[in-house]
Amino acid sequence: MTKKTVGISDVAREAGVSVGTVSNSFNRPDSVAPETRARILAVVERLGYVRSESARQLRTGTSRIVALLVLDLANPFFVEVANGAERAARAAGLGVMVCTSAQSPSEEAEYVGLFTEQQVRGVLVIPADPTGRSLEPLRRQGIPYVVVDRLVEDAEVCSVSVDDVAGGRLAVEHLLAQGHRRVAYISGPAHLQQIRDRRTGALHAIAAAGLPPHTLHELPTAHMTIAAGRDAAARLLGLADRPTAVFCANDLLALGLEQALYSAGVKVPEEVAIVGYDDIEFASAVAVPLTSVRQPAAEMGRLAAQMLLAEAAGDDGIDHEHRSVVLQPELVVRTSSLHRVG
Amino acid sequence: MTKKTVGISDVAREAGVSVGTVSNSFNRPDSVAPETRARILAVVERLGYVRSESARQLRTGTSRIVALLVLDLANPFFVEVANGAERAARAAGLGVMVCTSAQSPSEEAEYVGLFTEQQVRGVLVIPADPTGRSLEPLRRQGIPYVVVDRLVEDAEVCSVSVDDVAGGRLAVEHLLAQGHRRVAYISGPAHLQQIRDRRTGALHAIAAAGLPPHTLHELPTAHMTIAAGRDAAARLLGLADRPTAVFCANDLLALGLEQALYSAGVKVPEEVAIVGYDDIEFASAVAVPLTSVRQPAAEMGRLAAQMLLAEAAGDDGIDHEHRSVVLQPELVVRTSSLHRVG
DNA sequence: TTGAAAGCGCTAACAT
DNA sequence: ATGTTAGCGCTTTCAA
Repeated sequence: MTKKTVGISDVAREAGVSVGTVSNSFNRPDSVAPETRARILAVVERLGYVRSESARQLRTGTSRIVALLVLDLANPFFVEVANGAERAARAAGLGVMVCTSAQSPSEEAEYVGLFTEQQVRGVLVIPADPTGRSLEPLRRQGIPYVVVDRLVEDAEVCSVSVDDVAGGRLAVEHLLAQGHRRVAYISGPAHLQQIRDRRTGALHAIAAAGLPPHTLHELPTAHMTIAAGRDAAARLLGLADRPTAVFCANDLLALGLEQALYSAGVKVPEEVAIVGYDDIEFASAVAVPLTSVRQPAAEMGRLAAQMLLAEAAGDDGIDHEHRSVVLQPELVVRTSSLHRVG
Repeated sequence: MTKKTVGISDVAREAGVSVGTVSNSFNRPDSVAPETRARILAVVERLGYVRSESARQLRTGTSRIVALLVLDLANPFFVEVANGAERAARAAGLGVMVCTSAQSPSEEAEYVGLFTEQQVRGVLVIPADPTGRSLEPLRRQGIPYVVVDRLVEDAEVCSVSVDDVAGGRLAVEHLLAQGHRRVAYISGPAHLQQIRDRRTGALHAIAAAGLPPHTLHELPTAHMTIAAGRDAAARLLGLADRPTAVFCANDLLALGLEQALYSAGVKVPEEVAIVGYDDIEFASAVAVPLTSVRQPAAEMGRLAAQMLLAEAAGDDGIDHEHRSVVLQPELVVRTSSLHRVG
């Protein structure tokens, strides 16, 4: 237990070769004679030798892990993004470090500090800081990063996002097609681009239908959680000219809303129709399954990881062309919005 | 951009001191004169110097990150465990690497290999491999680890778990107290200790009530997911002497069950009462909120992290006494089981 | 195909 | 309080 850790030189000595040969047998197997290699591997096995990643990294200057910084693992949407990214990274032989910023710019900055010290191979980040300032250190250190779930026009950065304007339009178009003429938008923090874009999309749909903007009644929330959805339900029910349909900025809100309406004896979709956003698994697992705007979350994670790896592969990031990929959302219609009105 | 990375010697030169002093100003601030330190820090700032963690680690032999290997982030229960662990580790200034084994022993083994190469400070693991063999390399490398959510009798390892026998008993006691005399147990893979323990607890409750063992009718599932819960519902409804109450091995199953029953027009809790397990947030967010056995998930993660850090602190793990902490579950009664029968 | 040797950037022991 | 210096374990020329 207290035995000194076995290093490459121990293996070399036992196998009767030089350390360089041992190293080669790992990193350039072709350049070492098969029987030599076999002998070395046997010794490795016998001694239980494990490469020191820190030594390799110090020598080569780059680590074998990529970091993924998400806002909140409590939202299954981000879990799905993480899964997609993790699979892609592991397929490339890299480890993934999943971290949570809890939507806090300071936490984000702290993690970015950690990542630079670790000299991670790259970072996938769903930004918590709208200014993007907390990502500066990455650029300074030359650590490639890809922004996920947010469109970045900046030509210096790759990003993968989903067209939220289209998503908002899809949701409200559907509601209007069902005959609704008063639609609530249970939104979230206004500083989130996603929230603004979805509203924009909603308004587009309304304009396209020749309806006035005030057809949409926004009910902002601070947190986009189930609890916030319940709160919003109370506000909705207190409204004078109560909307007959609700577009929620995510499924957590929608789930909270649906539950509160049920408790209040308000029928979904007969009295109030609901459309959520993200299409998390739980959205389809409730008594009245939720219509939702599906985002290709896993695909987004996968793509982001691939773009990151491509960028990291280019030495010094030279000749790398930054791209912004925008994926399209899709409306998944279920019971919660299936009721014609008017 | 292509500028050579700035190292500690650059800082030393610019500040007109030696590298040792720069190092000290970071690691033993008290041993360097305040004004010297200030000057150094200014240079650090100006040059944008970032410590190389790999160099530190190579020198000191230990990294500043702990790994957390869970079965599946898609289950909010594990997310909660992860959150508790992450908070505790970060409070101690350590980074956390969250990874998913997808219940696969081979994935688990692969990650363990990664962790040994990284020489992480320690590992928190919810084991996927019931034999525990895939954790062997950790022991060989002297990397401390704590087993989470599974009781390990082995005196060589710390573990934090929840008393599943008590949980099963709690659930079924409650159901029996409501008057139920035919109870189904929608379980999971029999190789999971948790599944067996919860059944044992259920049978204890039944025996204590003076009822025969066949009062409990087990419906096994392969995956413990929402979809599996729906499937189980179909089997339940096909049963000759249909149980009036169901104990589910987790909330995902319970949610799927409840939805399928609703679709089939079977009233919960009037016709079938349901008790779930884990008390994930979604359990309380459905129309008919789920009674569930609450596990102190975050607490488990927090405790495990603390035990890990304690073990890692003891040099060479010498004089460290391994402990197995068993936490107690708690029944949270909600609507899904609130109906007296018989 | 293999060996010898020079560092990668840092910490810590020791010297001043 | 500060400077000097020897490695940590590995990869990678360069020679043989």
